[in-house]
Amino acid sequence: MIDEGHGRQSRKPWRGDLPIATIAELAGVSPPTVSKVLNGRGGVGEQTRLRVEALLRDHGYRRRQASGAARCIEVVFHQMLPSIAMEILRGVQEVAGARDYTVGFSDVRRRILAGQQWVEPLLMRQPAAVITAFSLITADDGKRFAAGGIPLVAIDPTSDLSPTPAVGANNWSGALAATRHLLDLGHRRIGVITGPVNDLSARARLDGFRAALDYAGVPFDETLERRGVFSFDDGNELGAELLAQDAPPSAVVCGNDLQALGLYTAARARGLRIPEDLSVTGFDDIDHAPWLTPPLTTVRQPFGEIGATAARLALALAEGGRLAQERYELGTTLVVRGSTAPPAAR
Amino acid sequence: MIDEGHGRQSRKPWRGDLPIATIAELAGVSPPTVSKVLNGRGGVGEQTRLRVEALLRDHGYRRRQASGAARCIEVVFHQMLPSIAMEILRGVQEVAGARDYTVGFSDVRRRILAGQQWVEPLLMRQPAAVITAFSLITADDGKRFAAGGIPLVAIDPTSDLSPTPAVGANNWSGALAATRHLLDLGHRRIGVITGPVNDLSARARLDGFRAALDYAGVPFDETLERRGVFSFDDGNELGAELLAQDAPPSAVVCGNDLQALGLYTAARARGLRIPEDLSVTGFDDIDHAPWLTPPLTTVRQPFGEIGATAARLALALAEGGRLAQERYELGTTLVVRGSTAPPAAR
DNA sequence: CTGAAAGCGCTTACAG
DNA sequence: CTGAAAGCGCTTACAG
Repeated sequence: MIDEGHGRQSRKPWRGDLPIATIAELAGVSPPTVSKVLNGRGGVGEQTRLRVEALLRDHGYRRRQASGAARCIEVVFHQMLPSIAMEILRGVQEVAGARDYTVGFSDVRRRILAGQQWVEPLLMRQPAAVITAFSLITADDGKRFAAGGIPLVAIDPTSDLSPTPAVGANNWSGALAATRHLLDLGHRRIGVITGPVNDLSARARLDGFRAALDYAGVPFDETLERRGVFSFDDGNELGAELLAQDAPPSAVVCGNDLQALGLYTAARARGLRIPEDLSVTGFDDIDHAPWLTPPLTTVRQPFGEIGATAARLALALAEGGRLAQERYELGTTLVVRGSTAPPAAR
Repeated sequence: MIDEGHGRQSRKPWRGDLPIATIAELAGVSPPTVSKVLNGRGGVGEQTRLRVEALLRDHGYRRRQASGAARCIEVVFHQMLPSIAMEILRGVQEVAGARDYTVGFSDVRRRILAGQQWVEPLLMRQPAAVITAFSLITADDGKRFAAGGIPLVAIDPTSDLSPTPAVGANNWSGALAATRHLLDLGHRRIGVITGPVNDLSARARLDGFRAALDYAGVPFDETLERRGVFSFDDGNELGAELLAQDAPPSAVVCGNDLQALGLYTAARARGLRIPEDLSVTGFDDIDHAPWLTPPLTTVRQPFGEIGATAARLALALAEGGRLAQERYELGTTLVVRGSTAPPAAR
């Protein structure tokens, strides 16, 4: 996987996956003719040129790099949960490595906190493409990349910045599935802790939650909704609020796994057992989720696949291609573990 | 379209500012010899190699990648916990980024599982230096890097491969501190779950644990030791064994946080409360440690600083420097949280 | 426009 | 360890 295409022992001295002599044979012309096409020289008939160009492209011959441009895709993070960032990076690397691109990593949190530029230094390094895995991109940033001629792909952007291709997970269906799972178990008083609802993803999850209740004919009780910022403290503090109510929920849908972790703590502080007294669902499926006590029922985001998809788009753009669509949404999966169970009989 | 913009410029087909035939003449050797040096192959005398290398450098031959020599440090992982890998990467990036180097990432687990080469593809990309963050490096691998002229720095290598500079944490003192903390709380029956003891780090931790007992005059009970492989299952299964004994330990020192996580599960399965009935310490301080219920008392490895140090060494080597020492050991810190308490009165 | 032939720079296989 | 010779992939110069 990673880097395949490198497995061969001896490096082939040609640029594509076939020598030009073979390309020539396939095109029914002589090697010199292919050479002329490859180097943009004149003296080749229009039909011949088109035929040869198609073959060259099919066999991995790309326009030669502008001098100084690196065969590198840079992935930019901003304060992302390390385990998630890593999974994304891995997905990017799988795709990029196979095509002989290096994957660059940087975290711009400090730069941004310090009020520094983060776009310029990136453009200066002349990567083949940039993937951002955080939400703070402004339309202005997008323009800078465009001006620098460097393709940009955004993973899970906060807002809808039309010109930048985006990759994310289907948050709405994920939250719908988690909520349905709780409804199926028999829960009727279901709380929800959301992320910042002007985030696209947080909003989509909240909407999925509400839709599930609607479909099931369960009225939505506003006193069971709390808004946080996708943090552990949300789960702990807002969770404690929910549990302290006169009619507390028997289950809570959390906006992400970190909030669920916080809710574990809040529940324990009240002497509630999970899942016997309280069912909890998360969102993300961070790597430790199966190892929590109890293991967390959550909605898996396919971060590796998200990274891989972003890399495919980025490479396509870097090599002069166009995209079929501007927004790619990958499926989420409900992973049922030990933190959900039927509500206690009352 | 392919290769546009190169038609007019008559590009010389060689990489430096003189063809290798001329370099050969200047060095008083034959072209094949220069070719061998250029490609890091064997079969060239030491004197000859040095003379040719100097000439190549003088005439603009950067190992491969003529233009824009890859200002890139590549970090190679192998099945490392994502959150740890990310912290290391961040440390590397901080140092490398400040010097305008890109940080490349790759994970060679699948390659190795598939029995493929992982060194060659890396050498092919000609990074300025390589940092390995896993243990499987053989002396042979080290030689390959040396032959390719690419500096190599190892993070936490399993074995003592003398020629490769290594960076790690002080595992012995860390385990000593954790064990002392439990002794200070009043524990006397302290169990231990170790990693594979032919790992340098696992062995050092076990030794630190034993040293603390010795200093405190507490005899070491072999029935309280279990050996695992640094996994969650170790903590769960070996932990269950320990707890099932007639005289179970009142505290357990785990070889890493993952094992501690497993032990949480094993304790819960027996109805034991942490820390009331059982104290647990981990090692690493993974990012979720403060968010577990209860928050985990553990020994923090300064992964960010380890990465940063490795990057400093790598850059020093890449720029032709020499190192003052071959092995760098950074300090660990005991972080006391909620999983340790005095033993229950009996 | 096209390609046989010659040429170029580098690498490989092998004999010394 | 070393290099003469053969080879390889591509390009160039030129004849048709």
